[in-house]
Amino acid sequence: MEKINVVLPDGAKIELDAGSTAYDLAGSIGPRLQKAAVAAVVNDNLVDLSTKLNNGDVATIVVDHNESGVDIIRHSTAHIMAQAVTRLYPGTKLGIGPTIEGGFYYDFDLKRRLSAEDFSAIEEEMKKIASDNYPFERKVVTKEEAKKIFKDQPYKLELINEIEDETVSIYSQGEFIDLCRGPQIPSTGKVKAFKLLSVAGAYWRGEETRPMLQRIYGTAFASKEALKEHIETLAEAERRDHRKLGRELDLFTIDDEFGAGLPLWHPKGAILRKVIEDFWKNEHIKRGYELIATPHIAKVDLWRTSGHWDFYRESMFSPMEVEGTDYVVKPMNCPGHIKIYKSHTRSYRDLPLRWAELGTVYRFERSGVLHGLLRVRGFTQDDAHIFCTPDQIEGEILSVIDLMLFMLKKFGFDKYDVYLSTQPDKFVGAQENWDKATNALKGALDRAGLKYEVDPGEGVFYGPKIDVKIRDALGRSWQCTTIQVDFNLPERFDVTYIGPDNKEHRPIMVHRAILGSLERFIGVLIENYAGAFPVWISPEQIVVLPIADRHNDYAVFVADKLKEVGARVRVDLRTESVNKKIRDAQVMKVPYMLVVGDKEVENKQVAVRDRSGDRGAIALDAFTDEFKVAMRIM
RNA sequence: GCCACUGUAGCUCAGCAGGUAGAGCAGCUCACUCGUAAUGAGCAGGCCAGCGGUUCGAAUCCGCUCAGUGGCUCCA
Repeated sequence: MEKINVVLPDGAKIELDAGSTAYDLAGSIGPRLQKAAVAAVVNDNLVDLSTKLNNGDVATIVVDHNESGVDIIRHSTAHIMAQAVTRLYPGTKLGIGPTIEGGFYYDFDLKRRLSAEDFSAIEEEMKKIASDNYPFERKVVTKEEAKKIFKDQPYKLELINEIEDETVSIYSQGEFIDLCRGPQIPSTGKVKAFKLLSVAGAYWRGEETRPMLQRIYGTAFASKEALKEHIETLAEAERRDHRKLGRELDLFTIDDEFGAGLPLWHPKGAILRKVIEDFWKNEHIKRGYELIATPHIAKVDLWRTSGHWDFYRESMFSPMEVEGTDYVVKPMNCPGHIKIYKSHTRSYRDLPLRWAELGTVYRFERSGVLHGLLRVRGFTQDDAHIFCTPDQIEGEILSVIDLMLFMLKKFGFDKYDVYLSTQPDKFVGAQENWDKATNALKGALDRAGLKYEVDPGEGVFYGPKIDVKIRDALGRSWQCTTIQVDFNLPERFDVTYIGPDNKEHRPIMVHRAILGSLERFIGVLIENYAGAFPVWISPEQIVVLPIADRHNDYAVFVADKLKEVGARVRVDLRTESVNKKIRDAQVMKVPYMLVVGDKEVENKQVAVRDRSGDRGAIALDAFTDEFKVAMRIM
């Protein structure tokens, strides 16, 4: 029999019978590998295990427990779900069914309004399909053939028409056929652990003008254990929901009558803001920023000049008329900063100017997008604008990145995804400046040693930008930091500086927000820490708990002493049991409880209970010192 | 804005198929003065999101509005 040689990723060669498949290759390496195999990479192409190998091919087996293997399982599970839905509800029109981070979805167009109550029936059908163990069979057909196959599937026909190749691949399992690039797992029986999660509307192809389909989200894993773990993570995310914790910890409310998307900060939430604001302001001043302040409303003409009235109006609140002149609530802080810049003639010697403001802006967000603190209509940006020369951009960006890394680290975030968005098709400003700015952004990212992903053409019309999404304790990512170069506003407002040549030059403006907005950042912070903030951030840092009334005076004395070193401390003077007071402080996630009774009064001690539990009595002075150290973590 | 679902006391939720509202926690009062996650008893608290309709009668059925939830689109 004729033989072929296949090269493994480590360079080793394996001899196989001619006509062997990737599946055979896995088997020849070992039965366990063959069992875990879901697909293969042959000469850098991800393919089915049924793919026939040729002499000299470089092949890697993709197994079910690594990321790309799980992805393939999820993709196949999406197909199985589509098959189940089609069986249960004949006439269903199929949209698309891709994998996403953590799972998959499939879009359907059907008469029945799907609800979570339908999930068990769909899951049962899926289990049946899995146990019938249909092989996934790949076929390459011409587009004409495909159109015949999918003649009753208008969405598939649309996709086929847009495919540029002459042929398309289709996959079938049992009676079900779907248009698909592949690869797929060998057979439906490989799917062992899946769960349908939610159902939602989604526009066909994500376009508002197209029909709305019904999307079922689900997830799948290689093993039941991994699925269980993932479901635990989802439950943990629910427990950490900042909307729930915000209420429980008495931080903020969003009141129906007051207005949607307009959070009201309670005393504990407001002190949390103050801690962040103070830290933020101090750090900015240290780093050469100056603080400025601008009002919440301005004449509508200002926004005509800035261009927002033309391009951003749908996000702005309607104007209000004052003595015959229209004013609007600001959706951005930039024009105010520019006006301050223009209050003097500026010299090149003044640049760079770094002006920071915790500026509260209001944007009209469509009702359906509001979400707790993460998406609101009134929010405080930790904004700053840097006016500089083109040559200064790279250095300025670098210092912004440095500040960002510093601040995020202080707040406990050390994982982020960085995106560089480059020049879009429609843009303003000189090509030369775009190139210069884009290179400056790249240069700064490289010098900061940050890995980043380029989003080609995704920049704003007025300049390239860097976006940073932070990852929280559960691995979810949130857009916070944004650094945007702007060639547009300096032009529109005719912003200039006098250069060494005694001529007017156009400065470049950098918009940047590190935390993004206080609201969103606090929302993320709450979820990241599950409400159990580090000492320096905690709204209440210490609660003193007298055991009986006769200890009240000493408890107040302890609290006063701690206030002297800047502690946010409260005395629980209620006539409740110690257990009750401890429980209440614990529920509020207060980092330190100091229990004081006869012994402590006598010895000038406090019995410390922190998040690790009861630590016994120590001298008040010793605790004060410890507290000061804990505060220094910031 | 779009699709689906939801809206009962401050919070978490009962209230089945229409007959005029209930629990726990929180709050208040009283007693207890307590050593590391809820002391006990009592009291008070709701135009059942709002408006309109069907009905002898609506928290319950229908419509609209508002708000929330999960997504889509859009974004800090």
